[in-house]
Amino acid sequence: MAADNLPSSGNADFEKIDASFQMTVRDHVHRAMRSAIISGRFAPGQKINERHLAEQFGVSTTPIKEALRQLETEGLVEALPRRGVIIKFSSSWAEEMILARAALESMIAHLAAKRIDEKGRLELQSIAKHMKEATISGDPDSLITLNERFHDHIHRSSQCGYLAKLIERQQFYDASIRRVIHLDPTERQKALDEHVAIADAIAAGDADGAERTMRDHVVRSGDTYLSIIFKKEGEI
Amino acid sequence: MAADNLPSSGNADFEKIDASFQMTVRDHVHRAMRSAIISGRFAPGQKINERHLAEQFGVSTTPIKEALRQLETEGLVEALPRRGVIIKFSSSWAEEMILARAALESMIAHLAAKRIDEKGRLELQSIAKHMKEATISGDPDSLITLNERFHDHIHRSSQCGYLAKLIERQQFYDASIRRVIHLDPTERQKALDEHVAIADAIAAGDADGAERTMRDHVVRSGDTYLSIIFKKEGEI
DNA sequence: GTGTGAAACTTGATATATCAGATTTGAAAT
DNA sequence: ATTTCAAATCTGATATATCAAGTTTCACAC
Repeated sequence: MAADNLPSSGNADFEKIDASFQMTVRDHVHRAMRSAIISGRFAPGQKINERHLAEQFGVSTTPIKEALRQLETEGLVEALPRRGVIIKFSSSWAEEMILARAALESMIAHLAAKRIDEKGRLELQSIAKHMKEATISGDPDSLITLNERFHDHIHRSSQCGYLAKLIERQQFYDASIRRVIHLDPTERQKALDEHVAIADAIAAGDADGAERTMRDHVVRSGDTYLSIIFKKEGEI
Repeated sequence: MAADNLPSSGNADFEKIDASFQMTVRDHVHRAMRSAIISGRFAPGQKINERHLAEQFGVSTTPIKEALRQLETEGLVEALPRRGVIIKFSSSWAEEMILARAALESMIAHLAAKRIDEKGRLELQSIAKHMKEATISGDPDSLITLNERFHDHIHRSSQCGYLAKLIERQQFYDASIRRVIHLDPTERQKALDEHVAIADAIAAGDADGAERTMRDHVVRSGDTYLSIIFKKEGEI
């Protein structure tokens, strides 16, 4: 309803527009290269030629160089001064990315348990409830979406911008692989149990419990991805 | 002109690049900018102009853009497509960098305790012994060097290349600040006790103990840095 | 066959030019 | 005074050119 307050200062609080809507060439190259690297389309140690890449993408070398700088900082390629960049990704690299994500995601879960408010608690439990339903019906697309919402919600509840951003960079698989995972009923059930345990711990304000369950979840599910992508078991 | 104090705002004036210096220009710019940002010579949210920066450094915009890409991936600046980059560093960002380092460094300590060999054990204890001596004599430069060797050694013992690299990017202070810290005898003693506890846990193969003591150490010493740099206490 | 080294070639690093989206400006309209 | 809107301007994004370090080639001497 129209409040009694002074005119202006509209009270329909909109979220900021996501500026990352707009696609730049360097972003496209960055994403494409990242995806290619983590799906193993480059051999570890393989040299990358800037001019060839630019030709393949049909662009100049400028955005290529920028994308390579991003990949370098992410740790997916290594730049040897005046010699070019080489691919720096293998199963052991992926294992460490899991560990990094486990460490960071459990830290953020710890903080979320401390900082979540009543509204957030309800929302979290609601997501968990929907997860139960989707697990039973077995809809993989729903599960993928819910899984994203679940972790995003925890990130927001922790009020940690930097950590959330850092975690995003520790993903070494993309949507297509996730779908495969969620097709397995056993895996679905495990993931659900873990998600419920995490949600309960966070909602109960049990920071240590949230930390522990989140860490176990990330490591275990990460190992599942590892074994599928690299056809072998990972270990902590 | 230039502000000497740490977390103030305003512009940072850089010396022109020494052309005879060998390192690549982008690397120089990256380091200089990183150092400028984490020592507060830019205000949070401040816009960065590529051309102005290029002029200050006396170089073209190409290496500037590359350095900015690196800073962006590190999370120290944010790039708004076609609008430029803004500084993304504040005390809260620094707090989160501590948490990230605590999470990662404790994970690596955990692994080091599991993977360290006899030679590594002896070397670790040797470093700890030297630390005791340097703490007593109170030589700050020695302590800084030893501190670096200590953590480096743990990183190597963990056999984790990716994690070690990731940790390096979570430092938000540089050598000059460290010196200040090590001048305080109380701080020196605390750091020593923690280092000894970490070394003992790792040498004993106590992974959980190593993890816990490392985490406590990083958080506590990080808070000390926070309080000095931002003149206020940090909290977990 | 092995080693040397200079020329030819490759390619990353840097500089400069061009393009296009974003912001500012200012005059006209209300 | 406020709004509108298009021209002027700024500036990031991209393309192209140039430079110099690194690599390869190959004739030549041993």
